[in-house]
Amino acid sequence: MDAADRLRHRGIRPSQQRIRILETLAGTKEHPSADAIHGALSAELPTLSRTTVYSTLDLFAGKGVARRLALSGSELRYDADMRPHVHFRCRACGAVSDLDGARAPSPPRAPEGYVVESSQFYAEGLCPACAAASRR
Amino acid sequence: MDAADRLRHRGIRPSQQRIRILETLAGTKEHPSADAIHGALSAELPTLSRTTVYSTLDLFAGKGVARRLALSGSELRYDADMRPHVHFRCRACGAVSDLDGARAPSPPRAPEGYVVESSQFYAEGLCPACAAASRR
DNA sequence: TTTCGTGCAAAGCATTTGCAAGTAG
DNA sequence: CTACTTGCAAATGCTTTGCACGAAA
Repeated sequence: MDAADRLRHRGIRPSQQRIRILETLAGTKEHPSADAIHGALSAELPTLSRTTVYSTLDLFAGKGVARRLALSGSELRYDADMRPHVHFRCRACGAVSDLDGARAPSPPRAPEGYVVESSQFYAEGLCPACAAASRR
Repeated sequence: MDAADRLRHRGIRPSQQRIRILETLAGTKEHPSADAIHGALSAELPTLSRTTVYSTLDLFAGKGVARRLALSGSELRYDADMRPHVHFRCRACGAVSDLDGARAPSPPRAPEGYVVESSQFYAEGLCPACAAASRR
C-alpha cells in the first residue's frame, strides 16, 4: 500500500504535499522533527511552508497515520511506524533511534476508569558510538 | 531524610531556593512544569526568578534528584519520584498523573553496545473523569 | 459554490543565555 | 578571595494563529 492509499484509508485527501511528507517520514529512521522534514523537502517543493508541514503532521497524528514521540526534549518528533517499539535518545549526540533488539514491554494495564489509547516506551543513555567514545 | 539532606547527598548546596523547589516538586503529584513551580513559590519567595527555577530543575535532573518527564507536549514537566512508574496524560483535560494501579513494565533490555541510563513509560488517553464525561 | 488545503507573515510561549550583583565557604 | 548562585532582561527557537488565495469536490 503506497502513501496515497494509506492516506485515503484514513480519510485524508492525498495531496502532493501530504504524500511527500508521509513518504519522507516513513522513509527514514531518524524520527525527524517538523522542521527537519521541511528542510528535507524544500529543495524538491520550494514553496512548501512550515505551516503545512506542522498541520500535516498534526493531522497524521490525529488520524493514526503517524505518532508524535514522547521525548523529554524541545522539539516534537514524529514516527510513521505505528508498531510498538522502544525509542532511545543518546544524551551525548542527541540522536533518536529505535531500540531494535529490545522487545517492547507489554503496555501497562490501565486501572479502572482510565481509557488508554496509546502508550510509548522511552529510554535514554549512550548509543554505541558515544559509549565507545566516552570510554577513551 | 529531608530536602536539604537529599540535596547534600547528591553534592548540591542546599540553598533556600533549591530546598523549596525540591519540597514543592516532591509535595505534589501534578508533575508540574518549571513555570508552575515558579508560580507556586512566587508568593512565598517574591524575588525567585524563572531562571533559577529552570536551572535548578535542570541541575536536579542531572544529579538524579528529579527526572524530566518524556511527554509529547510543549512544556517540560518534572517528577521527584525516581521509582519506576507509568505516567499518563489525559488528552481531554491535559492533566498528567501517575498510573498507580499499573505495574511498571520491566525496562527494555538494551541491545549490545547501548548504555541505558533511564527509561520511562508513558500512556495517553482519557482519565476517569473525562471518560465519564465523554460517554454522556 | 462550498469546503478544504496551502502559504506567508506575525504572534505566542516555553526555555536559554549573557551578564552583573550577591552570597557562601 | 574565589567559586558558586541568583536574577533581570534580552534573545532564541519551536510551534501556532490569522488571514487570504487557490484548488478540489
